[in-house]
Amino acid sequence: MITIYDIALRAGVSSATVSRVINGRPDVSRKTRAAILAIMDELGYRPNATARGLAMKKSKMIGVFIYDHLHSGLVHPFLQDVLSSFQRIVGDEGYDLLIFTNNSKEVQIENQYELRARQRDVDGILLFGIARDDKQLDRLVECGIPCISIDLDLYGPRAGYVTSDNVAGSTLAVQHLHAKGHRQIAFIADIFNSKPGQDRFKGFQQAMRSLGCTINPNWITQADFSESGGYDAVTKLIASGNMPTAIVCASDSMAIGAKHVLEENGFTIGKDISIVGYDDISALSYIKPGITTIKQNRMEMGRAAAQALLELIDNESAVPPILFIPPDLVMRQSVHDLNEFS
Amino acid sequence: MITIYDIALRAGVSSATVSRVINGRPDVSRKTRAAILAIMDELGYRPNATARGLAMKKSKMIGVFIYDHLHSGLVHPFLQDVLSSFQRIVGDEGYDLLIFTNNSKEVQIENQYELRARQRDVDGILLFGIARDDKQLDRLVECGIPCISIDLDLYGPRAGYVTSDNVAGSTLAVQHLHAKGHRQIAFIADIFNSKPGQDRFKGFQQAMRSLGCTINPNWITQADFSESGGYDAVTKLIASGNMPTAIVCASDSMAIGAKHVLEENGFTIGKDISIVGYDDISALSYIKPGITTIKQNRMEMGRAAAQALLELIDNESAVPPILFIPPDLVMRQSVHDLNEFS
DNA sequence: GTGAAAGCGCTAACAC
DNA sequence: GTGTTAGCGCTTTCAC
Repeated sequence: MITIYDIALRAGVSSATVSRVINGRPDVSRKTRAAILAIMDELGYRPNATARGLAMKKSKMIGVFIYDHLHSGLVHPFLQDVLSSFQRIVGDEGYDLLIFTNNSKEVQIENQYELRARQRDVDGILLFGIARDDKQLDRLVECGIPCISIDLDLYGPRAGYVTSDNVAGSTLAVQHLHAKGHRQIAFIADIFNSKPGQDRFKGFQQAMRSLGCTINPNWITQADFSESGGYDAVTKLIASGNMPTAIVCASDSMAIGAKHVLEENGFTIGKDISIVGYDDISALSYIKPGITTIKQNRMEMGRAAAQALLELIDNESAVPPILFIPPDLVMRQSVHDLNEFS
Repeated sequence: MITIYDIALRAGVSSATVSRVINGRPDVSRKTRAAILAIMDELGYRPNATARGLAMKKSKMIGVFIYDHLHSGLVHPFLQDVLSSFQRIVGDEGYDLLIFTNNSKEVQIENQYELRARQRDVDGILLFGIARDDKQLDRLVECGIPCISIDLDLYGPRAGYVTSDNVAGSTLAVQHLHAKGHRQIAFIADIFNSKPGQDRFKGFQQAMRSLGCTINPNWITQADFSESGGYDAVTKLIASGNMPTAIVCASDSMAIGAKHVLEENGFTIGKDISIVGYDDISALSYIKPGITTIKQNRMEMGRAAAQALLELIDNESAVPPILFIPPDLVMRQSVHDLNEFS
């Protein structure tokens, strides 16, 4: 391994001077700087991050905790997109990502987050898919390491979060339907009462009210976010004999299930009945006719999280932000324009 | 920060003894070990990984290079599954993952992989989605850092790879069709000639030959792995007026496209014509009737990569393996059993 | 502008 | 069994 001393020797200077050059300090003469730079280049020198970390107590690494539960229909499918844009932003500032792994052998002691973050000297932390009732969070949040989480409300002196604006999302859905002439709208909610699920329902209610539409309690159902859940929910709706003109689903999977029953019962999607999903999962692009849906702005979430975290790291007195990222309406063919007949 | 000296002081021993305890050395008396352990526990002490890394020249980190190109229909969708099982295995051995970010500001100099790996002192490297014509690979492979890549043939004194056995995959598809009485089988190949694409075609050819089926050149087409590619390819097939009894597609997207044209032309999938896809993308589970496909064993790929890498790290003289992970046949409803009528 | 030297937290001979 | 000490590669005062 080639060190700072090798460079110093070749350049006929001390290691301190080389260090100054590495760190772009101004107090080095043009000549020596140029000479040192040339030698570093020639030898393909790279400062060792570990040694630097020890000396500076900074690692130029962002620690990432991902709670890797399968079947987390909501957050999991987006990890890749969010992380990809996050990585791009922090990468430009010289940070690499340290993904903390779960050691299944080790006892799950408390304060795991804080201890492991300290152990690796990470400069900041990104939390992803962490459950809100996680006991270990408290100490992490209070320990002073800059911290941003995705879709989890995290409050602390140096901790904030970014989330997709789920209220705005279903508002979009309702407004779109309303503009197309729909007034009788059903909603299939999340039976688990997850935060995003709650917010999506909240947005539906608010939007309906502010547009002057009455909410028919019989048209509010709950399902388990899955295809079969949506299938069953709409089965009951059909059995009730009292159909709305449109159905907003809290997830695309449920929308797909809804579509299946409806078609089996002779409804033509986008004509006899309208559907709006939520998430724009990849499967949706393969389904005919296309289902209109609400798409979370995943890239933007990653970008926002990265910038917020960088700000917290760079600026000791930055106030931790709470960021709501507005989603987009993706129009396909599942919404019928009732105005055509008015 | 609480250090080894704090522990030593409290325990009335030297830092060396504490270090011995940390590293589980046998040459410490039961009494002092217990005392030290108790104090470490009480103070919530965690050895600093950076300092350790500097002293031992090992970081207990696996470096991960992911080439994050969008539209890489083949490798990208599996990253999460593969990485998730990889992480679990190496995590149990105390390794965390260091994801190298792409600094868009920095000039893309040569040997980037090696330099960055050295800079961070990673103990081993996982490559994912890296293009095989990447110039920087050569030096990395020769520099002696243990290295395993996914779906990229990497050869070196300490470098091997794991890949899904694509030849075996399409062999599975053909054997299944053959068992169901099919002899006239078409194949939609990858127009880009990617390695997986080539192998899938190769497996098709071999299987057909060894089962004594003749390959009709008119039934071999190429498409761009996409839905529309499959659509167009089968459109031509139909236009030719000479239909096979089954179609094997080198990707699920193409299979879905094929299904669409076929249905539009009055064919009933799984009755008039049979289809087999490849990959088992998530969208497939939403499509009716279900398309039979070949599923890569993603978890197993991650597991195998992890174990191979750990072996290379632990055992100086381990020979770098090349591992083919056999995929599975996922049976749905798109294959017709011709034997029912014989 | 540049150098000498101490120190970051830990490991690993080598002594006793 | 345990302590002493010299690094690991870099940064950073403090002199000059």
